[in-house]
Amino acid sequence: MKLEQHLSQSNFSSDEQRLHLHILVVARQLGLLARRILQPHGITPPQYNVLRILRGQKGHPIAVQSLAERMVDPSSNTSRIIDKLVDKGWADRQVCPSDRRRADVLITDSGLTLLAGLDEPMSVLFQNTMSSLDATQLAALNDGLSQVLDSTDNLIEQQS
Amino acid sequence: MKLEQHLSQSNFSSDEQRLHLHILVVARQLGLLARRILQPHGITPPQYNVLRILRGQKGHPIAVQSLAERMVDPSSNTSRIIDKLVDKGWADRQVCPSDRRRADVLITDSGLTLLAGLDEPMSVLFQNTMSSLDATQLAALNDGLSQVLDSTDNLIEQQS
DNA sequence: CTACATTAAATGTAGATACATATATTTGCT
DNA sequence: AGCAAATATATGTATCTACATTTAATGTAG
Repeated sequence: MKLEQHLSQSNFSSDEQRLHLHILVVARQLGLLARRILQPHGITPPQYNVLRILRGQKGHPIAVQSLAERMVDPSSNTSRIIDKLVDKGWADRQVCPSDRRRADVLITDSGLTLLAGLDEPMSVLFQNTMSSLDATQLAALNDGLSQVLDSTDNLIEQQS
Repeated sequence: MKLEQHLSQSNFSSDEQRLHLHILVVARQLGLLARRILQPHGITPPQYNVLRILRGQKGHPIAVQSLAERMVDPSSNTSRIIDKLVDKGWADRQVCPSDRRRADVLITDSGLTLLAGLDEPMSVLFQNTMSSLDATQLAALNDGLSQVLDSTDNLIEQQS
């Protein structure tokens, strides 16, 4: 189904606007599909995102702030997301000895087990959603979005 | 700044995963920039989305359900979004005479005035964020995302 | 060493979202 | 006509998000 049918709109004012909407609509669909995979396991996409970062630390603790910087959605609620992970036994949090303002966060074995079971379905999701694109298209999309990311970074920085 | 720097991650398991993340991160940035434009006017992105659909009706009333179908984010709370628009005088809602279950929604003059003032900054945003892309790239991105949209539609339909 | 600024994290709060349920109206079947 | 099913919207509720404020610990200047 094309973007035009999705939004029941026959034309857009520019290709730029069309791309803008394409990105938003596709992102929403990808999020929906990810949620459906994660939900039965009792984990939300931001929580999954944090757990994956923790696993990437390979045993090294990480501060809340560094976690926030690496998240897809660096909302200011990283503390509360960690609360949930700790409640469910997927992560451990303890005061950092060298700087007692900071909290060191680590993934637990239970969290690693959870992720191990999610790796395949999530990777299948990536493959399925992108299956119609050949290698050239994949590269072109990644390159183009990388340029857009640069532009948005400039605009965001410029304003703050 | 590249995706890798955004997420402080040096490599991804596949180009498909990289594209997935690219889409999510860029969508988040575009949403952030749009919110910054809209916020001073007291309107949120979903509210703006609804107002634009209402304007597109050119005076014809539209039912809540049809509105929901045309939104970028067709959440089940269209009623409450309309509440906000009505509260602020940007939209009118009245019971449809031919089917009293339905609610006819219309944009008000005040809503049209608001949109008129937002058209330019929003269109400038589209242009600015996409300025580094040439016409060929724009077309390639729109085509590629259209294919991804098809795939996600199939996956979503297949599950429900 | 004390006072003030800075930093890290947590918390308060209003508003928004997802999901389920309720209410009211219409449709279709007998 | 009468009654169950379907439909359109609204509401309840828990959770989540954005933004501001608070609390606690560290850094720094005098």
